Amino acid sequence: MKIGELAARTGVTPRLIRYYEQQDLLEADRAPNGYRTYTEAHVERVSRVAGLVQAGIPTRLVKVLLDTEDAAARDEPTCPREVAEQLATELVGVQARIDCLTRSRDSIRNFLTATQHEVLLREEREPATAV
Amino acid sequence: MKIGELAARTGVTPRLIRYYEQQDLLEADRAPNGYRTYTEAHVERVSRVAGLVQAGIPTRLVKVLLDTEDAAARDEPTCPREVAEQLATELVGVQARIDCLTRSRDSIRNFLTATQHEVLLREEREPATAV
DNA sequence: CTTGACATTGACATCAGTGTCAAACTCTAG
DNA sequence: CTAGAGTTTGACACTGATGTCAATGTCAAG
Repeated sequence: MKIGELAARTGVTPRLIRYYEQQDLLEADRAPNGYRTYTEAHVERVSRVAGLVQAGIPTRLVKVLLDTEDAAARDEPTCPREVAEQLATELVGVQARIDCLTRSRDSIRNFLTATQHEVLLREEREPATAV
Repeated sequence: MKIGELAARTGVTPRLIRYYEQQDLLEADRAPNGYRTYTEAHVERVSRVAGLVQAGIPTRLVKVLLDTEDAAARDEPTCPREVAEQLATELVGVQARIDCLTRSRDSIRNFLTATQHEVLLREEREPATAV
């Protein structure tokens, strides 16, 4: 598929897809005419990248994270102690973010519940309730 | 306490503390000499703000989130349907971030485990292992 | 009183993430 | 062949979060 379709399916603008590629977070084959071509796998990849970036992970780190996943997926035990330590450090940061966000999430939930708006909480699971 | 001490205790630079105040995420009393003065409560507050901002929540939203918590803490049922809906929407976004980060966290953990570096995972719980 | 550490405000600078626009190319449909 | 939609690269611009610097004020210690 071409970039337009990928954009449509991921909700990420073509502009950003190219940007992510430029940041080495993505690779794309080229059709003979020069157009970027993508596979199904890219849909997942792009969503993932966008999600992490949105979650405040700088692209530099996103790369490390995804590279880690890729390596794991390919069963590569390529992991010098040094890299492992860096990952462990990142892990702490990621966990801190999760904790912080989790607290906020719970606050919102509690608040909504306390103000008799539990109804709205259903939208969490069922995305499209006639928006 | 003054801004320098607050900065030291939260690990957030004075520059940013002032910035957050400017963004209405913080309030500070002023000493007769004009210096900002803070209480213990501010330590928590600043850490929280910094954490959320770091987690990719724009300051504008951080304000909404913390205001919500404050309102809840003071038992104010000030919650017009409209606001509740906005919160519910934010909730979805926050949850998405949590999910995305959680996946990355698990990936890192699994990878470290798979490469015999479980040892490093302890650092998650015991922060200071002689850094 | 002087010095040095810390505060204040405000301006300027930087970096990352995005939007937007332009000029040129490709392809499909009519 | 032509028109229109989608693509390419590249440039410029903006916003948000931060760093840094400058000029000035406050205060505690010597």
